[in-house]
Amino acid sequence: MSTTKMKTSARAVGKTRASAAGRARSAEILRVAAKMFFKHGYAGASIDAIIAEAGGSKRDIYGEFGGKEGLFAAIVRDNLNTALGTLASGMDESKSLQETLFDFGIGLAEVLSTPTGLNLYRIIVSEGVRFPALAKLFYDSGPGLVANKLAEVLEQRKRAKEIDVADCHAAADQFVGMIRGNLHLAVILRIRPAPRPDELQAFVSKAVATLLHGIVSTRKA
Amino acid sequence: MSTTKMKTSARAVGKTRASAAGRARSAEILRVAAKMFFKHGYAGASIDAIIAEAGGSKRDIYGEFGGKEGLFAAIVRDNLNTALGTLASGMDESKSLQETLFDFGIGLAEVLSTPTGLNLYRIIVSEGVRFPALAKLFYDSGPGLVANKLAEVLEQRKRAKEIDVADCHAAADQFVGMIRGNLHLAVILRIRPAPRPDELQAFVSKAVATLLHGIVSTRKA
DNA sequence: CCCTCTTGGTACTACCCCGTACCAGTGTGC
DNA sequence: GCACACTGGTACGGGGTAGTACCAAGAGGG
Repeated sequence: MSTTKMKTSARAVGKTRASAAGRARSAEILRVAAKMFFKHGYAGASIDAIIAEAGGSKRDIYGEFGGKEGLFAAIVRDNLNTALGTLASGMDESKSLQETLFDFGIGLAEVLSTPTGLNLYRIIVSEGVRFPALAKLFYDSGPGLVANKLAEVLEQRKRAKEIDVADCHAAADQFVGMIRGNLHLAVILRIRPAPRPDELQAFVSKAVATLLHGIVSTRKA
Repeated sequence: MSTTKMKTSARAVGKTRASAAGRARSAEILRVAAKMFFKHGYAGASIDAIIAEAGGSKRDIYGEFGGKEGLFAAIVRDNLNTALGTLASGMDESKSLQETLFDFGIGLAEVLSTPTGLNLYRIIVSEGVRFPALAKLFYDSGPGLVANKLAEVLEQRKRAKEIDVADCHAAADQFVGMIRGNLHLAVILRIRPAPRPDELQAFVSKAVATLLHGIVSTRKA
């Protein structure tokens, strides 16, 4: 792509915006609409209220996103990308398994504690049934992908005889489940505030210890 | 108050129902309303639609439950009680720790896989922010209580030197998290069907193994 | 200077919903 | 046979929403 512009014919269809002002407007709509959808839910959010706060006209929404459903889908995809972006840091082969798990768990727990992560989880659980494609996208590129990546790491360590477990994928799911446990649920339900960094580190550290050694044997190293 | 009856003047206020037909009507309203709320969400469920299917008049709802919010609260409490009822089976002291954990995990996983459990979880995550009292009730008598009971069991076993872990409550949360992990999320999102009994048993069995011995050491017993 | 295209803003249509009020039919105690 | 409370059903008022249509103002090229 020499230029960032799309085909000019696309404008005739009214699907995309070309002008800089149009792109800025779209971004503002996405920002305000996300706030509304996350705060009031899909049914409770109102197109009129979104436009009243974001400025512009309803045509900006219906031309760019096709309607309320399209706007909702765009918001889910957008926030999913921002959440996954902060999680993208790769695996370091040189680190010990304990360190690797700790870093992995911290990254996951941080994303889950983010306002974006919390809101996304809430809205997907709420509306996933009515938007199966979005639910699958969320799962496959979120919790499912994370577990798959962790399972690969565990497989490597298993081949290196560092660990001895039959089902690495189950173990990965177990670790993800420990991180997204009652603490996460309590934060989701606003029963307690999001954990401080030191709380998070202690929490993840305990999860790593249990995953590695369990609660029966005395810690070895 | 010598008898268990409430003041007869209560009927004048229109708060309670006395007749058998009234109680049957209330039960039917609860049943249909639960279906509607679970299917369409709080905002999407309509009082008119509920009455159209349950029969009777809107006055039956406004007299008995006070309004839409009261009806919703009644439904959450009702379904929470049914879900907890199936979970109430007590701890058996004579069983081994492994057996105890397995039974515990199976009970929890079964409740979570129930339509009632799935719907309740979904609706509480959706609407918990708007109904803080219900969210707290759900957490305290559901996931929170379960974790507390399990933590007590672990404390006993710790005093008996069966296990060696610093934070029993964290370990209980970890186990609950493993049970309510990606599998549960996938079922919630309708990405996969509820697990069959044999799948559930294998799943819980692996979680018990990891909790007890971790993935590093070779299984000992 | 004029014309056209874009865009912000508003009006409108056709619904839907909560909560209350009213009306007609029914069964029961007397 | 009768008065009465109860109940099912319907109508209404006030408000709100999604989506479409329309209008007026401004920008920019010729």
